[in-house]
Amino acid sequence: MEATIEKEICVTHTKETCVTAVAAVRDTLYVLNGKWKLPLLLALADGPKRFKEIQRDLQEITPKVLSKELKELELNEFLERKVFATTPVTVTYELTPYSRSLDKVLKELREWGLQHRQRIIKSRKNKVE
Amino acid sequence: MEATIEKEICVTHTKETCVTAVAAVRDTLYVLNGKWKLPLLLALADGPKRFKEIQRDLQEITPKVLSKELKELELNEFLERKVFATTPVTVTYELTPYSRSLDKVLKELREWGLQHRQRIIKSRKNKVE
DNA sequence: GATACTACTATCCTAAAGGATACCGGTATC
DNA sequence: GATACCGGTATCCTTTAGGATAGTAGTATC
Repeated sequence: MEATIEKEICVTHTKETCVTAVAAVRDTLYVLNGKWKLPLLLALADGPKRFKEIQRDLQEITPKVLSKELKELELNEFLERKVFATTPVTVTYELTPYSRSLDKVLKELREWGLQHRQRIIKSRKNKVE
Repeated sequence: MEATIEKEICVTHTKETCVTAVAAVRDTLYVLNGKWKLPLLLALADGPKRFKEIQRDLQEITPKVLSKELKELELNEFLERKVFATTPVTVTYELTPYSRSLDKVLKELREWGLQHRQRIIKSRKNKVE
């Protein structure tokens, strides 16, 4: 073990950078966390949608939770809420270009996750045999 | 917006691959989730440690929670529990080589997190001014 | 005038994560 | 014989995420 995780994640070994690094990782985890963040980002990936429209797409989400999740995503600048003065008023939610900055992270998360699942399934098999 | 998140994360646009991709991302998030997973991995990064030793390093963790987290990390094959027949018995926890496969993921998470924090701080400043 | 749709908010409830505290069997030390 | 250390487990409690259900203001439709 030459390049330890600590080396990787903390870059240098001072306590301060370590704390910062852990906080940064946690920030990212936090932003993506919760049951609905990912499905919500995906639901909006094919263009702007209205509140009820999203609710119908995600089927099981309650309006309270949807409202909260949308607000969080908006605070993180992943989406923009637009109000149109139609009658009745129309509200749409639309992904920002910045939301695409997650692509690289999501790709890594997906690949590691796929690989990990395979590995764990394999290990369990070996133990049973 | 040419390469949407959907394209990035789902690779193809069929519903099945999308569901799999979301599940894979969520698997990874789940593995790293919780208050203590990261600090624990870091604590073990400089070599094997004993139960009480880890508890002292992390200071605020209770034995119950530490025990649970260690078991989860072991199930995910990030660490190995070794029992030595000394008197009294000695138990050590040690990172596996496989735990290093997280390095790349953690690096992405850290970098995105750092960048995001800067961005959000900046936006808030602009709004106040 | 009754019903329905939109974009939500409000209130209550449940389950799970995590913390506080106490304890356990075994050994070693004073 | 009392106290302390190790590696935990057991029990209770609090906080938080999220769900269930109901309701609201404004408009449109029958």
